[in-house]
Amino acid sequence: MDWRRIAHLDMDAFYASVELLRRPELRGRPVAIGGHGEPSRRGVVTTATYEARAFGIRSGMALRRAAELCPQCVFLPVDFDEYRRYSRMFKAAIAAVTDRIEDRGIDEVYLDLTAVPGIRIDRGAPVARDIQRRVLEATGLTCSVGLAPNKLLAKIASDLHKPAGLTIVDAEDIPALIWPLPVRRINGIGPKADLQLEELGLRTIGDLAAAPPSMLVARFGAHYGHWLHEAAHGRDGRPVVTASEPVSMSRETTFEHDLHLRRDWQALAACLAELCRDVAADLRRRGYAGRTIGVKARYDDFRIVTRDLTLPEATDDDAAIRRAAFECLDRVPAVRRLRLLGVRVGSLSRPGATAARTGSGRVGAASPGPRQGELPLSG
DNA sequence: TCTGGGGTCCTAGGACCC
DNA sequence: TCTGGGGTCCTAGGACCC
Repeated sequence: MDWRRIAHLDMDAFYASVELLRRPELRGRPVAIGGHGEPSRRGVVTTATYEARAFGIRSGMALRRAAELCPQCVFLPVDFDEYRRYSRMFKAAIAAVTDRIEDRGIDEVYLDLTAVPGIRIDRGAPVARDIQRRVLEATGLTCSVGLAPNKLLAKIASDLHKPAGLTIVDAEDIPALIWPLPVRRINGIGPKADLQLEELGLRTIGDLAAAPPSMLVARFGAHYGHWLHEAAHGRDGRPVVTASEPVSMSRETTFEHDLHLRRDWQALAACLAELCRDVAADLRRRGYAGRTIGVKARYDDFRIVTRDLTLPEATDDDAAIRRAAFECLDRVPAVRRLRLLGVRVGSLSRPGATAARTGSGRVGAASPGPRQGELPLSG
C-alpha cells in the first residue's frame, strides 16, 4: 500500500448553508448561527456565512461581539437535529462512491479513494468532482475537497480554496503550496503549540520543516517534537479508519447567569439531575452503559475542575448515574460561582454484546499523530 | 456581565498487585 | 534498615478537534 489517494471533504459553512436552504430570502446577507440566536444572551457563533465573515465575524466569537461588528447581521439559533439530517444525507451520497469513509464529525469526512476506478486519471480530480456533484444533488450544499497522499495534507488542501474548492497537493507541491502557510494550519497544532513555536521564531510550516529536529524535541518532547518535524514535511501514515466505538458520552450546559454552589444549590441540583437524565437517555438510545461517572464544572474565571467516580458495574440508569454525579459534585470546591455544569459517562460497554468492548475500535498506531499532552504546558 | 457543546487522546501520580 | 521492578486501574487536568 505504497501509493494512496486520500480525500478530505469539508462542507462549506455547514450550519449556515443548511439554514439558508429553508430561508432563501436570507441569501446574500450576513448570517451567523449560534446559541439561542439572540446576541443579548450567552453563546458563541458556530458558523457564519461568507458575507458575515467579511465583517470579521468568526466561529467561537461571542454573539454579542458579532453583533457589535455587524449590527445588521441576522442571528439564528442552532438546530442540530436538522444539521444531523443533512449530515446523513451527504454521507450517504458519498457512500455510493466508496465505503472507505472516516467520520470526522457532522460536516467532514476523510475518504480513502485509492481503490476507486479511474482515480489515477488527472491526479484524481474527476473522481473528486463527481463526489462534489453527488453531494450537491443530494443536499443542495457545496463542499470543498482536498486530495493528497495522506490525511494531513488532504486536510490542509481542502481548506485552501473554499467554498466549493478542489485542491490537489502531492509531495512535489509541498514547498510551494504548504510551506508558506502558518503552522497553525496543521491539524494538531493548536493555540498553545502555536505560541511556543512563535517563541522559537517558527511561523510558517516551512520554518518548522527547516528547524533542527533536536530543537523541536528539546522543546516539545520526543514524541510531539518528532511528529512536528514529520508533519511539516507532509509525512503522515495514518490510515483512514472506517469504524470506531464511542469512548464517552456527556451533556453539559452553560447557565444564563453564574450560580453559586451553596447559595444556588436548588437550581444546580435540578440542573444536574436533568443532565443525568439526558445522558442516561442517550446511553440507552445508543445501546451503551458506562462505569465511570464524572462531573465537570467551569468557574466564572473559566477554570475547569472535574471529579469522577468509577462504579463496580456499568450502568445506563438515571438514578445510579445521578447518585454518582451528586457524590462528584460534593467534591467540587465552592470557591467561585459556576458558569457551566456537565455530566460525563465513560468506560463504556455494550450491555448486549457478548465480548465486553471497553476501548475504541481503532486500528493500531501506524504513525504517531500528535501527542498534545506532551506539550510543556502553560508556557 | 466576551468566551457553546460534544468529543478524543495524553500525562502523571498514587494505589495496589505480583 | 534498606532495597527492586513492572503492570494496571483510578483520578485530575490539559491540549486539541469539529
